[in-house]
Amino acid sequence: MPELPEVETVRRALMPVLEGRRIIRAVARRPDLRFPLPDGFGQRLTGQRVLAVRRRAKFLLIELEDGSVLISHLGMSGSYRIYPDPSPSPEKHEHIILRTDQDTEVRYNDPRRFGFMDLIDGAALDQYVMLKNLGPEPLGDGFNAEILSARLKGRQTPIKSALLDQSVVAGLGNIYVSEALFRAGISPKRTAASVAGRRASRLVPAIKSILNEAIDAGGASISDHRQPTGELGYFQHQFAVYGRQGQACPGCDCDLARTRGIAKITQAGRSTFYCSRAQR
DNA sequence: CACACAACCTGTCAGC
DNA sequence: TGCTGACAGGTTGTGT
Repeated sequence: MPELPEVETVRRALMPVLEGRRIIRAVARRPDLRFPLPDGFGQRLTGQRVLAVRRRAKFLLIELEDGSVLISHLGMSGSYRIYPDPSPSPEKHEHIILRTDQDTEVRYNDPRRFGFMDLIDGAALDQYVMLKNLGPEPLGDGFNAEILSARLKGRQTPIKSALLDQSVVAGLGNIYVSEALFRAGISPKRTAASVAGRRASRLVPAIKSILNEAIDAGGASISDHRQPTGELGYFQHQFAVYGRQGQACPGCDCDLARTRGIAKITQAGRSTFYCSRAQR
């Protein structure tokens, strides 16, 4: 689930629960996620007031009153749940529990443990290894056709792979790359270099609109993923190509008896979905 | 430098 | 019903 729209949905759900609140107890129920948790993780969080819940690309940044920042990445299977008091006993994969001074619990659940958390000095945030090479925020003013073109120029990798590269643009994942390329009418097989220029000016608004619509829908709930409030995200119902191999793409007059409809291919080890007729 | 691929770990689902 | 293998939203590290 967690690409930019899903992380943004999480941020918006956590904001009213955490901002301005004090963490009265923080517990790590295991010593590691993808990486070991920092020393004294629970103690360093306990007693601190949360100043803000921010997002950079797919990273949640929870700013604390002592100037440190809790960095949280959801990996493939991470999710947050909010429990009002009294909260039930923790489930198997609820690894991190934050209890606030309103007796609300915020729990991080991550079966695969590809996600991670870290606690660092806010002054060092820009140099943090996982953040320092990120490209522009796709929804920011700094992301436009000129910027994207410059980053695609000369690259022979397929545009699909280039858009997954977080140093090109930060926040897209496997689902929204396929969706954005479909909306822009661009083949995922095309080289990144060949998209620089005119095609990039079609791609940028496609990326922005897809992401905005997904955020408005509360993200996409793939399989068992939910918003922290427990609600399902609805954007999955609006996928044009992702997971729809063999079907006709929206607005396409393909005769499925004669064509194979939406194709599923593998690029750089990841699934790509596209329509060879609507995308060139 | 640019790119492809394996690895990290667990759950789910299709097929037998 | 149970087993096996393939596959899944991401990112890093290694090898070519």
